[in-house]
Amino acid sequence: MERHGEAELIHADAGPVIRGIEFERNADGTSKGLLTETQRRGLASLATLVTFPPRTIVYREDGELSSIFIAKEGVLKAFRELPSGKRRVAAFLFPGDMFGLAENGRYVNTVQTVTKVVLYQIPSEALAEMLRRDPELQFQFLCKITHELRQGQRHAILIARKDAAGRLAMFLSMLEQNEHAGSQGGWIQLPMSRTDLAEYLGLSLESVSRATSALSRRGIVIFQGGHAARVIDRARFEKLVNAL
Amino acid sequence: MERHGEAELIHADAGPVIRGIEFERNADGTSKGLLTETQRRGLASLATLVTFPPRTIVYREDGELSSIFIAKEGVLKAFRELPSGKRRVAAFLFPGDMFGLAENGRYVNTVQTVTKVVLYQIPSEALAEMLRRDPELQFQFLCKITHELRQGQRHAILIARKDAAGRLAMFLSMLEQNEHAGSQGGWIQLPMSRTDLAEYLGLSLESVSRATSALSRRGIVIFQGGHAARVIDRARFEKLVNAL
DNA sequence: CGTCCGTTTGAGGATCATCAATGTCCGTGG
DNA sequence: CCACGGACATTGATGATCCTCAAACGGACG
Repeated sequence: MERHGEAELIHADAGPVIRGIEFERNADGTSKGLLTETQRRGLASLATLVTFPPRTIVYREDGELSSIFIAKEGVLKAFRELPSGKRRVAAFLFPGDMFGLAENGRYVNTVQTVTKVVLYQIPSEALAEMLRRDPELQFQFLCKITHELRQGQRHAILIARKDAAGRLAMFLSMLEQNEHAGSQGGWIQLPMSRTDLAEYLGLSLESVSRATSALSRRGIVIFQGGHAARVIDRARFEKLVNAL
Repeated sequence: MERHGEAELIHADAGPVIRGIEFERNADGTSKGLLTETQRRGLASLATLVTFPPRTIVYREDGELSSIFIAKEGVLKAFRELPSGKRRVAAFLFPGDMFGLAENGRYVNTVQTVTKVVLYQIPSEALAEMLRRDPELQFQFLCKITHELRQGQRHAILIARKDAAGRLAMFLSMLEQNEHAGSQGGWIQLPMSRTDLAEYLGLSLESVSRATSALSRRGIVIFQGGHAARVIDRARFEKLVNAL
């Protein structure tokens, strides 16, 4: 595993927060879905805090599994290299997202930073050990993975759309609903490049560009500096998102 | 939840087998990844064996979570209904596949049988309870879900292809590699209809038909009765599968 | 101020969706 | 036994959309 970023060891930290969703609720309606303070601390005791600059590979596909990561700050992308050399971005990763679960001891995606990131790095054996000892914690992981499974399915639905503008609108909508993607004051942050976007949406770079132009020209969304977007015609935006 | 099939209670059964993949291996190279006899029996004690005829809804999206299922025999499809009324098939389910994991207490997909099926039905509370008590078993579930996550990503890659014939070839290749999909003697079983296929591949029904014709005409695959396929030019088939 | 990288815009060709018609299989009923 | 009907699948023609190739544009940085 290559690592160009310097790693710093910090244990005096609030600890990892995993974006889990509840599998069920208690009778009183409170959620069982979040980590307890104890669990957070337990994870923190296993974790090393590492920092990577933008555009850095965290690990490569087929690389040997060594650690699991949880994003603390910043944005990353998980992608696969296709035989032709093209890339398909499977997911963008935001704070609270977990990644690095492998298959047959090897990572299946390559993960690269988009912005500067701070990650919790947890040795996989230690994590596996802890999960075996703490079923409740493991249950949260199960919920988390299940949620990612849904995300993947939504991604497939998005890609199945034929209209580029609709795909883009759907993606913006997903970002907007992700409270960790960093949309502020109605502005949706787009830290990734047009190429990253194209590889996620399954479009060519030019089509993405034309799609942004189209949304802009039709007065549905405005873009600023290429890395922020704002919905200005909510009704038509939602109509476009649901037009499939 | 509707149920048109008659349910039979059988406990004198080998018990559920979940297609899991190993998360890691023991030092001696043996797999930790499969259910122990004890775990199988434990699951079996919770499970009811139910049978459904073809084209039957097992549960609907947004339906209240009640049970988790594991396919024992037969093929099913999991899909979502889109606002336009179109459907997108998220996955086909084969023996050993688990389904019914919900979000916020509601199913996210509708699951319908394709052929006659036999399912293990496990009440979700009982299962959750058992998972909390048996971390090793839960670990297998975690592995299983992780594997399904990969499948979903592969699905997204498939759908991102522009050429219909390539998508179909890729799907056939996936079926071929799935030892539970029932390919025998080089013949790949296709129990689902062309419409099901189209909804999985993100194509129109007609395009699927044209894709099968193209593969047939080019001498790469032959189809029989519309529900079985056989690769006759392996080299060109693989080339097509990897041409993306 | 010039270069480099990322983005935008334009023109032409390829592919799929749609609409419509025809063809095939299979169970039903005369 | 054969004719009919319906569900499913195939084939054809047309239009819309995206991809590719290509060129121009813009900002960041030395």
